[in-house]
Amino acid sequence: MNNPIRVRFAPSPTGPLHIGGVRTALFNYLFAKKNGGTFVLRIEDTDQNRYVKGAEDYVVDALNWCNIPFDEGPGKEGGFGPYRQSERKHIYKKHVDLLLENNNAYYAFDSAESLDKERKNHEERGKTFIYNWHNRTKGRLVNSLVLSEKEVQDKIVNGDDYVVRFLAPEGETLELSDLIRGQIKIDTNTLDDKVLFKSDGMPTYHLANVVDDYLMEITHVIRGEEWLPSLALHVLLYEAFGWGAPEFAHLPLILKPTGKGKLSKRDGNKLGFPVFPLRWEDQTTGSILNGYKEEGYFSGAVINFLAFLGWNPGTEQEIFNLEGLIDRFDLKKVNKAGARFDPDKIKWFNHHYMQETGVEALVPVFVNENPQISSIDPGFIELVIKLVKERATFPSDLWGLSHYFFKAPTNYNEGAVKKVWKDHSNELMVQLIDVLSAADESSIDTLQGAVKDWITENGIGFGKVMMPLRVALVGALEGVDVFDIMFLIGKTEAIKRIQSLIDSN
RNA sequence: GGCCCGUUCGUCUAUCGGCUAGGACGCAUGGUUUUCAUCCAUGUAAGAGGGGUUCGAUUCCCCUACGGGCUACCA
Repeated sequence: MNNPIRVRFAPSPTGPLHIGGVRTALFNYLFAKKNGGTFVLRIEDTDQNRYVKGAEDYVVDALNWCNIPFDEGPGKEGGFGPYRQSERKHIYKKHVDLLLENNNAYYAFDSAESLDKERKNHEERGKTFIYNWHNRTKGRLVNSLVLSEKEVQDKIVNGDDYVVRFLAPEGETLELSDLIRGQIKIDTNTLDDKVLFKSDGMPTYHLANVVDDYLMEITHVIRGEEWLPSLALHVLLYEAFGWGAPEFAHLPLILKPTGKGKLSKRDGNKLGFPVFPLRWEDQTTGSILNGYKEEGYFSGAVINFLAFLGWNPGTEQEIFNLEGLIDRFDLKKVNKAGARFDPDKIKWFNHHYMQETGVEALVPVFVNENPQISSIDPGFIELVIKLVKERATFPSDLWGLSHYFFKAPTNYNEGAVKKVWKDHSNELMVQLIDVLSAADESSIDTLQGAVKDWITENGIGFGKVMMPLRVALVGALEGVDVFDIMFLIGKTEAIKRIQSLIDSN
């Protein structure tokens, strides 16, 4: 029997989790659940400068809203904690020392400024500065590979800033393997000696990531494609520690709907669709960004849509709930190419999920969004929603589709009146009021029968009656079936509305 | 610039060498709705280009082009 599957989602709390992050979390979750494994949340907060308050809570809230909660993580101890990297500093220190002892890493004393200067210098000559075998011992750089042991010790004792860099091997060809991309060959001479340990005593992502994945017994690292370039480094680190590496799977990126590049946090407001799952209030600017939740999306629709960005089940079925996704999910079916985000498609999914949502569940949402109807009989509201629901993509569409059930039109669509109000209309509407007054409104059929009989018996023509009647009831040429409207609001209210239209013409 | 990954309708994608290249979104048209929307039907539209390999390439290989990512003491 193999080791139990363990995967992790490891966001950095530098702001609200965006939709690409949710997709990464989702694929991890699906893979874990599919294989009876454990889904771990780890907070990668090694960069103190970029730490944003509330971002960690946001991740947790977002995962919960999406119904893809983590099994283990901050606040859910599973024997592998702590789950915040800031609380694991001592662990990383210990491991860097190990690398230093084995000569897999070395101290570097170059200041950020001197390196910057070096980079600019190279750039001016059309070259790229890479801190590696090219130059690490050539004299311009200050590190423990060129300094004597005493000089190094003196500097450290003296309190000089230093970082620890990985000593990338020379002249090797690495054969990396990725579950989605297959074999990848890398020449180690193109690698640079990445900083593993920063001068502030914190590890960089690369070190912390590898150490934690190992200690947390992560079996599969499923992450975004932006990490593919550092895969070589990570594999080398596992080797340097003498550890077996986990399996890797690099997910294709989510691209902007139009234009160039990957979807970014700033695209949301600019392009008119949310890029966040939940509302986020920026503490420094005070600006508020709505998420999918606030915009009226169902989490099932968001998840369903996201699952199909870079993956498909190989059949023509597109509608899947979470269970269905878990059942069908397979990393082998994940695509390699980046996928453009399509706001129209996610709306289509939402329309579908809207239809699957029961009317009873929609009533409280509807009332909540429209306090002016809070005193109206829920039974009536339910009947209204039942009639208009199929036209709605979002719960918030409901009011625009049904307002005429709750209040008489206060003005009439000009074009509609022009199209519908003819010379004979006044007389017909007056007659219609008489017909309605005498009509039996105990059922929709009797009400409808009364009007239809009158029309056919007098050879009037349906359009001449129904069109102005609709304008009277709704205020425009739209809405559900005319008799459905009349029956629900009652003939007395209908007569009042017809009279109002007569009076205005 | 360097390194890496990728490339099928406008978009998301199916195709594990045999294709009249399938589905979905979008769009268009028609039907239903005596309105609008929904819904239904139909249509629209694709293998980046060039070389190989093969009886046969969308599928395998190479080159070019294009797209994307990375290139920080950020993750």
